[in-house]
Amino acid sequence: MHEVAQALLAWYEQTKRSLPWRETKDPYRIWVSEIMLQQTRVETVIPYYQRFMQRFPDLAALSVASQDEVVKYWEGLGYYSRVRRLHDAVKEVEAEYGGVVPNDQETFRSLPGVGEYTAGAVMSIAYDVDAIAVDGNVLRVFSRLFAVNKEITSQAAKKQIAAHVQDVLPSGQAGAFNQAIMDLGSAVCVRAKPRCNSCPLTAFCHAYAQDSAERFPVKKPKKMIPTHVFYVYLLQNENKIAVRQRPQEGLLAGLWELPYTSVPNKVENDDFFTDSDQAKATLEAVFPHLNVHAIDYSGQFDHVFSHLKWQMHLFRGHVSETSKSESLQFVSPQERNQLTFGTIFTKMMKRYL
DNA sequence: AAAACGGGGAA
DNA sequence: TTCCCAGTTTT
Repeated sequence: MHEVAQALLAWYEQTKRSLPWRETKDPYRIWVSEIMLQQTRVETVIPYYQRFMQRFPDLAALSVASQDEVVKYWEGLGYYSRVRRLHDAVKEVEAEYGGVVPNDQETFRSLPGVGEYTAGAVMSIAYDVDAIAVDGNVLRVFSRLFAVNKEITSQAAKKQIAAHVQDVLPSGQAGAFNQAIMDLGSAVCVRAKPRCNSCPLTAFCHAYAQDSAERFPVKKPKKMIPTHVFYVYLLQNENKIAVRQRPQEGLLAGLWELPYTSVPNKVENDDFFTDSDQAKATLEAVFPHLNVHAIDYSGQFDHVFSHLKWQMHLFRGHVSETSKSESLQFVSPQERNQLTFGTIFTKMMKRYL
């Protein structure tokens, strides 16, 4: 066994965290955990994972559930395409593989939402397949271990690191090895101020030898993201509020939202955003079937995505309908609770309803 | 190779 | 504020 693997596994044996998905060898449960953990922190995932497993304890239970309900159990986790693909993939396993998660890397990799990383992780952890699983943690740890100077998102860097991981991987213990690197990356070999004094790998670490762990991984400068400004409306009619469903494609696909309208890019001053007359005029233009009694400015809500920013100015008011609309519908509190909203809208409703 | 895709916790 | 996290898919 490679000396790095030996040191890592010894450290892992002593310090490994107890996590819900480490209590099982069930490929389904490990698979779900890996999907939830994509771009999401362990601490955030745990409560979602518990609830999800309580409701969908096995692959069969998830495969027969409605997509709406499955997405509801994902509300607030983000990256909703993850759960739709997982749902599709699980149904495919039921139909094509008799409900048994394939134990072959290539076959499993072909399922929706299963990329190179997830395939390696699930196969190694659930079935002890000798597969590497290179995620953000592994990239960081190994970029330091071998002082990789290439820009970390480049294909060349990933290829080089994958080769190193493959070289170090202990046969028969890939699952423990892969999880050990993740634990090391999240607890010791962290992005800023890595705790090298408590690292089991300093003897082998090229970055540590140069006292330059924080220089790795090498990243390129980031670019600005655009800001979109909107008026949002919390409109009440009797005890109901106006909501609408987003398109099935694109950002927050298929989720529900409060109606909102675009604010022109060029405005003279910030007061424009809080101007009830402007907002009311825009509302009546976009929804001519609404009789708007009055609306009041109720504050600014910002939401940052990875690639764009929303600046939303909320207006609350009472309206009545002169006719039905296709795009807009009024729902009771009970109906509203069944729907899945993006987090920014949930925050608005939580504050004012 | 770059962009799209959510949300939140840490520094 | 900024960063980026147990990534995948599409462009």
